[in-house]
Amino acid sequence: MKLGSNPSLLAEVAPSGPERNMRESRIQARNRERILSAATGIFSRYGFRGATLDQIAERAEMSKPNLLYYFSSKEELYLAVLRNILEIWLQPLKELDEKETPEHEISAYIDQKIEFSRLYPMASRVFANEIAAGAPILKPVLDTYLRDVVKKKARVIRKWIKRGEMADIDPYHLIMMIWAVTQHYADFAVQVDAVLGKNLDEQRFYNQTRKNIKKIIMAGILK
Amino acid sequence: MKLGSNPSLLAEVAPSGPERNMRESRIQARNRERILSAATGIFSRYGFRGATLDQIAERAEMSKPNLLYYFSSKEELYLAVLRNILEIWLQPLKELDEKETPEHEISAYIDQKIEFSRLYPMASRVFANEIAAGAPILKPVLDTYLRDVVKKKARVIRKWIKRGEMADIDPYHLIMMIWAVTQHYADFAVQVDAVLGKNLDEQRFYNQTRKNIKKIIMAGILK
DNA sequence: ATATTATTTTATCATTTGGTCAAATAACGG
DNA sequence: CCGTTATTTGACCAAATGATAAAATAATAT
Repeated sequence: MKLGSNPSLLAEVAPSGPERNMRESRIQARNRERILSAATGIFSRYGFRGATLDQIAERAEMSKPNLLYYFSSKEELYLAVLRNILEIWLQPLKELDEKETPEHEISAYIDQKIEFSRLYPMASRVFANEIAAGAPILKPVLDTYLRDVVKKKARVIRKWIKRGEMADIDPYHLIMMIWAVTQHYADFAVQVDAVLGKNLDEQRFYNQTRKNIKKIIMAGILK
Repeated sequence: MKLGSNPSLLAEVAPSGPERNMRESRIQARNRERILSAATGIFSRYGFRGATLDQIAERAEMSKPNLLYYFSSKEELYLAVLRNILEIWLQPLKELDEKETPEHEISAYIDQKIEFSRLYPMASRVFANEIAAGAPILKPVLDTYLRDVVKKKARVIRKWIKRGEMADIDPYHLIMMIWAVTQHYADFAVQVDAVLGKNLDEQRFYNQTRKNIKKIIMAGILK
């Protein structure tokens, strides 16, 4: 699933943009994309309140009024940025399949989560920032949608445990541990880099990280 | 070690406050404490740029100029808040002792880290926020001090591995995994709460969390 | 009590910031 | 090419924000 293109949550929360009668023109698509990308970068560093439209406009290489022509307020822009993130953030979890082995499924899940951190570190930090700020926008979605998805998948994990295919671990804590660890490499990239002098952009480090995370977690959960 | 009182890092970066000739008066101590506490709360939600002095002053129940009487700029206040955090954040790691068993030491380390998340969730988020913003203030300290402490402790872990007392895991990734997981419960408290309806303030949940984290990690690293 | 020093508050300022407007410029369909 | 619609911009605004100054109030020491 690619960042930037999904129907998804929050659809009701806010409309998408300058409701054109017809579909998006080439120029529009290009500019909206540029703005969203710039906005993700700025929001990821400064959060919603700390980010300024001037900064975003400059990064998108256009004037502020022009930016506001595409997204009619800072909040709408923030929503547009947020809209994509939760869904692709959550997608891999939805794929946990009880018919496969926990080994295979959890390993694949870790792979996908860390891949997300590598591909979209800024999106990851926007998400983290929104949560740290008390999730003013996402709260309703977390309380319902996220909650339900996790509950469903916790059931899958419990099934594996009952079948004796893995150790008796609280499914929720397992899921959150995986979130925590994989997210860490995006959100704390600067710290990781300071300590190790490396980041996920480097193939070698990426693979080593992936392996080590899996090594520890898999050893901890398998029988 | 208590939050709010240490000599520590960043000492050079900025002076402490209205350099009085004598020591802090009662009134001063009380107000500085109130301000720091309020500031930690606001910074933790909105980051440095997103926080406003008006908000902080209101939360500290005093006028903005009065606040500025104690901390002469927003940046100085931020520094004062940050000053305490890194040291107490890092302290537990320093205590890893190669003469003890990895079992005991790593278990104790996890305990202390999660205790920190429980006691100082806001401080934890200020720290996370600073890192996510690219660590504009802490970067120099991370690059030197943090790096060195971790390097030293990685050596301890490697010694345990060589002695055959634990599994062959990359020490750095192990340390970061513990950081990630324990930090998660502070930084993503809202998300955890949405999914589980619980937070670390609840004794039962706190203990259950502690146990599960340790269960997974310890199983993953012991031979 | 009084002089001195600390603390607090009431204006007030210069910038920054989110957002509007109207005019200018570019695309585009015919 | 021309009229029409989209896109872009410069000028501007009101509110918010970090910070200052000066005056007022409280502590404190002698």
